[in-house]
Amino acid sequence: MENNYVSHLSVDNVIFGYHGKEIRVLLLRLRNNTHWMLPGGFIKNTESILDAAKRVAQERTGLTNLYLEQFKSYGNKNRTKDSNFIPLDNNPLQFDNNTSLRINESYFASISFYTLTEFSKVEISKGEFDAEAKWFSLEEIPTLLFDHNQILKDALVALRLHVNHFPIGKQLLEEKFTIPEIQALYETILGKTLDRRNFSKKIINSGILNKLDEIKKIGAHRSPNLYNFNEEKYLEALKNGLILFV
Amino acid sequence: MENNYVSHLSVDNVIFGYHGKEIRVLLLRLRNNTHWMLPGGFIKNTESILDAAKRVAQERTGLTNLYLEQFKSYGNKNRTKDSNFIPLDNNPLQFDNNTSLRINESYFASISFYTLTEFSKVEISKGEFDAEAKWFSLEEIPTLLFDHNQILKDALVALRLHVNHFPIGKQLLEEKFTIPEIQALYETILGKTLDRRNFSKKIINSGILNKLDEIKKIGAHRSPNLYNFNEEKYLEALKNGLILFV
DNA sequence: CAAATAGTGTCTTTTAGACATTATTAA
DNA sequence: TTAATAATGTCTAAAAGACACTATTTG
Repeated sequence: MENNYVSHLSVDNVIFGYHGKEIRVLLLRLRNNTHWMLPGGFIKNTESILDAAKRVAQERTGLTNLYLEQFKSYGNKNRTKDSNFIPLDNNPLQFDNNTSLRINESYFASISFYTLTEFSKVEISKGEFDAEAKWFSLEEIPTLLFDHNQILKDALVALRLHVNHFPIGKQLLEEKFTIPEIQALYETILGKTLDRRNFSKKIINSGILNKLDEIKKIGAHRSPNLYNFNEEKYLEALKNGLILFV
Repeated sequence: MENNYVSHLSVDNVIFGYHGKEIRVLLLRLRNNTHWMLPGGFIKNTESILDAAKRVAQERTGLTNLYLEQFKSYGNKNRTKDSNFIPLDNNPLQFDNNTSLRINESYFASISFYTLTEFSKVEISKGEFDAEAKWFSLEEIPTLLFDHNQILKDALVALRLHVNHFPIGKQLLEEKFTIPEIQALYETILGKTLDRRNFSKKIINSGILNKLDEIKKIGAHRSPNLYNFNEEKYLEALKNGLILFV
């Protein structure tokens, strides 16, 4: 065993955050660097790829309990060569004593994951070697290091494809939520508006919601009814698929 | 550069073959081994992952021009430990002079691809270290080495998901084909029968076919009309998706 | 009562799905 | 003429999509 990490291999996480009617992406800026990047890291040779992705998310962003979904791997000779990348003197990517600045290895493959979380409810905490961690809206994504812009683009496609096939919301909405709230979630992710009446019909007919005997006070407006997810139906839809919007 | 191949990393190809009304998978048996495996190999540190997958397919099966689709990566400490695997004395997986029996490395990640081809029209030729290369029907898949049964299972799910979203046939049918032929293709891949009349309507309404002024002689039966793909519409459907069957 | 938002029903169009008869070919 | 296969149209049910009015809340 040469060291504790698997060489030539990393995981990168595209962490999408949802709140209000906005979707954002969590990016990091390494110390001394002007350019931003996806939170990524190496794989220990004792853990699975998925475990590595979870650990890396935790170490670099503080986020836990993410439902990471693998979508693609990237690899070619020069993908981690980038003149904008400024390595730190003291090996910023050194995660243990046996590991040197791995990113200078001649070949680097990244196994990439995406996830979707509620960004106002989670507290991000930058990792040891990061100068900054920040949520960016999709419109303000800067030029990222390496091929991370491409990875992010592919992740968004994968996310939207996923939403067309499976229910979402459990990790994104409050325990109890209103129909307008879950509609806003779908609209935000899909990037388009949906008819209120038709949305209602569909989501209610799908059976994944329980109508509660409660309303939510929203100020000087009619109070909307509260719903929660029908656990059983929701899990079933996760397994077998649920097509709400084509 | 330590050697010509990227350590800890391999590609595995799930090569589905279609012919008649059957779908098969191309498996290899390494010399001295009783168990079968997916055709896989290592990545040169000068090539992209996709290029590696193509080259590996060519070297180990003789197949070229495959449209390989990446679907998942697999990695954890013990995935290439398998008591059924019998390494050859003379390093069967040694692809060049600088590479040793890489599969004994402590950690191995596989980036997996699937493809679909016409198995009666392609000639397979086993690689240097393989005792046998053979098409297996899905019902007769034996216990494979490592986690290859799982990879194969996931590949089939990915393939069927793909077929639900995009047109297929260009690499699988003759240049000119009949409606019953393309229907058999869809039925085989989806693993279910489809109503002839409804299939006709859908595929023709989709616009991806050109009706030719020719028929195909099929013996003592009514001769079916021939069609080919409308290049433009087919490409557009590849880009934007085409949902024929949910 | 004004302003904001929630809730809901109907109509039309489109799509999906079930289903049976006629046409062609060659032995 | 028979056996095999191709081609095709109609009806019904379900789903998608467009669309507008009423209800509630608080200032």
